[in-house]
This record gives sequence, structure tokens and C-alpha cells, in this order.
Amino acid sequence: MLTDTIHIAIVEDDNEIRQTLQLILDGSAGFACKFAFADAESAIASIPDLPVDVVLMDIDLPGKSGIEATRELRKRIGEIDFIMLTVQSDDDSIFESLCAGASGYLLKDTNPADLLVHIKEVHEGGSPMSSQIARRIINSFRIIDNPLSDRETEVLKLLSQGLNYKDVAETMFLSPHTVKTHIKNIYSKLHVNNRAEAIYKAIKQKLI
Amino acid sequence: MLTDTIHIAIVEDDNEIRQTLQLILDGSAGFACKFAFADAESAIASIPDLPVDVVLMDIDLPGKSGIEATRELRKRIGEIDFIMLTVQSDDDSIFESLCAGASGYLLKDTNPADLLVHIKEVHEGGSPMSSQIARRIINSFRIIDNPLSDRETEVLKLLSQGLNYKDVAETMFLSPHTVKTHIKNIYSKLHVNNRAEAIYKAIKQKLI
DNA sequence: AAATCAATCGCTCTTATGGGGTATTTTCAG
DNA sequence: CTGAAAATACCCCATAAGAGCGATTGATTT
Repeated sequence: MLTDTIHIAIVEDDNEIRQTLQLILDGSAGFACKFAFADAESAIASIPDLPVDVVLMDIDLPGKSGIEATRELRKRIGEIDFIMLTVQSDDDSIFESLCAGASGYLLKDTNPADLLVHIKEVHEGGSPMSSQIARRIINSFRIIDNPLSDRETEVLKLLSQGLNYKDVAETMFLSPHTVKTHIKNIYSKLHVNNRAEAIYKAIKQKLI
Repeated sequence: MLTDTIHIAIVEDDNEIRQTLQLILDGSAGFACKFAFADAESAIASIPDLPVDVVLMDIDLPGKSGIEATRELRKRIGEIDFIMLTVQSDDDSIFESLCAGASGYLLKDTNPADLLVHIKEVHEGGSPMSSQIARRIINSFRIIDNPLSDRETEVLKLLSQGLNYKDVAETMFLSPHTVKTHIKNIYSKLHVNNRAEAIYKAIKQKLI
């Protein structure tokens, strides 16, 4: 944007919340909130042509969801930041929102003062979210349990880099036969019978 | 823990930081910090037997890293929360830390008052992290761009399930030749030359 | 002391894979 | 309407991969 003012748009179906929010935001120094939409469709149609820095997006909208709207708007305009607002945070909508391109994820009961801080954070390249929501995201990084031995994991990592038996053997200073044995054991432990599926499963289970 | 007091341990090699931190934490109401270690090895040896709720773990330790220490301690004790402390945040150490089981990730310049708040948050099931760090994590959910066509993506998904040429062809009602052509195009687009690497790259780029 | 598991090395055989081509039809955007 | 991209189909050939066998050594655990 041209000025220091952060230009905000709101997408929220509840009239009272939307109007109140708009009043508060537009009345705060350094912030402008001239645009507010009650549904995803009108937001998708208008926002691409508006001078907006940050969009506050309600997730539970009638018709198309806020996540859908974020996804579609993101495709067309990369420079806008989206902060999802929701009453309750379930894992699925958190991850869907993030994949759709949301930069922040806040609960609706966030008080206006904090909201302003968070909007500023987003605009400065941060990703505000409550500590609880962060934990859920972090938990998605956790490793469930690793049936593979250290050597097997090493082998699998090299395989995922595209190396073949011989190359893995050379890299690990092993006989190709040993590598083959490791691979067979990997397949057996992961209950797969080829490389492709082994790597897929291993990544999904965060083994490599 | 038995009481309302949150019991903290520090792992930090810088003597001054460690001692200062311990003094501040142990002197704060509701917090106790009776244990501090200067290296990963002694922390790993002692912490499993100590009554500790939250560990503040420096990442850059001499010898074994704080990430390693977290990983090993996590394996043995599930109930302790780890907050990583670091001077600078590079993407790799953030993700490694999360995978190792860290619950929070803070910069060392966090002021003591905030640190206490964050320790409390972790202990209550949250995951405190700066807005900037959160953004990096969130960005890891983004899809960069998908060079693959729909059919190619379909083929790759089936390959990742362990299907071979023939099976993919049957599943998609195609000639095996066509499947082969798709696979060759996939390899070319992803700049790989075998299935393993293709699947690895595709998953890392969230194409499948 | 026994048992288990990881890590190492070896063999044979069939089949799948990947690289090198070529070519037609359909679809979609400019 | 036209041209590019996608989707479809086919050939040959050398090699890698996977299945099915067996075997020794050294830790760790019980």
C-alpha cells in the first residue's frame, strides 16, 4: 500500500459483528476499514479490485466458506494477507485454512485491541495465532513412532534422493547386498513392497 | 506436578545467561527453577529423574545440540514440555525442533516477563512462538506451484500407493504405454529420473 | 545363557523400470 | 481460428528392482 495505514476488509455474515468490527477498525489510528462483505461470493468478486492489505475472513459463511474464498482470492492476488476468524478451532479447518493461504488464525473472542496488534503483525510478515492453535499445528510435526533402525532410515533417505542400490552402497560404504537386505527389511516393516510406497509412507509418518 | 508451581529446568551453555535466567525464573511467583545445565549430555543424564514441567533448551550447545537433547529426552519422558531458545531462527532448526518434540520456539531476546507468560502457556497446553516464526511454519503448508497436469498427478498418486505401470493403467483405464509416457513427463517436470525421487519431491512440494 | 535384533554379506531368477525414440487426437487459451 | 499443451498410444533395449532363499557377527535385553 501507499501509506502507513493498513487497509482492511472484513468478510463476516453476522451483521452486528461485521458492523461493530468495521467501526472499531476504521476508527483506529493507522487502520482503515472501508470494505465489508457478508458472504464469500461478493468478497471474491470485489476484493481483487480493492486497495486492501489484510482481510479478516470468517470461516463459517453461508454458501461458500471463508476457506474457499481465501483459496480463490489467493490464486489471483498474492500480496493480501488473510486472517481467519472463527468461533471454534477444529484441526481440520486450521489446516485447510493454512493450505488455502491464510496467514493468521484467530478466535472471534479476541479483543479488539489485540486484534489490531495481530493485524499489524500480519502486515509485517508475521502469523499471529493463539498459543493453543499453534500447539495443534506443532503437533502435526510430531513423529508417531519409528519402526526403522538407524541404518534403514539412512538407506531410505538416500533412496528418496533418487539413488539406486549401487549408489547407496557406495555412499554408505556397504556391499550392495547389504543395502538390498536393508531395503527388504524396510519394506517388511512398513508393510509395502516397493520403493514408491515405502517413501510415501515414510514421509507421511515423518520417518524421513 | 503436584503444586501450582511450574518447575523449570534450563539448558544453556552461556554461564551468564543461564545464571541470570535461573535467578529471574526461580524468583518469580508460581515458578521454580532449581536445575540448570550447561550442556546437552548432563541434561540428558539428569532431567529424566527430576521433577520438571518445562525445559528451556538452548539450540546452540557445544557438543550435542539442544535439538538432539530434546529428541532423546522426549523419547523417555512424554510429559515434559520443551521450549527452544535461540539467537536466530533459521527454517531448518525450527522444523527440526518441532519434529524433535519441542512445544515452543522463542528468540533469546524475549524479555523475562514475556518468557514467564510463555512458560505458563506451554504448561497449559499452548505453543508460544513469535509471530515471525509462526509465519515460517505456516508457509510450510503452502503449495508452491504445481507443474503437473491433472492426469500426471493422478498417476503419481497411484504410484505412491505402490501400484506399477500395469496396475495404474488398469485403474485409470489407459494403455500401459500412456502411463509410461505420463511417468516420463512427470520425471521430466520434476527434474528427477526415478520413482523414488519423484514421490519424495512431489510430497515435499505438496503435489500429492 | 538364551534370545532377539541390527547389521553385514551372498546367491538366482523374473519382472518392472527408465531412457531413447515417434505419432495422433483432444482441449483450451489467445 | 490457430497453436500450444495435454492426453493418448506404440516400439526397443539395457539395467535396476523385488522375491525368495541362506548366513555370520555383535549388541542388547531378559
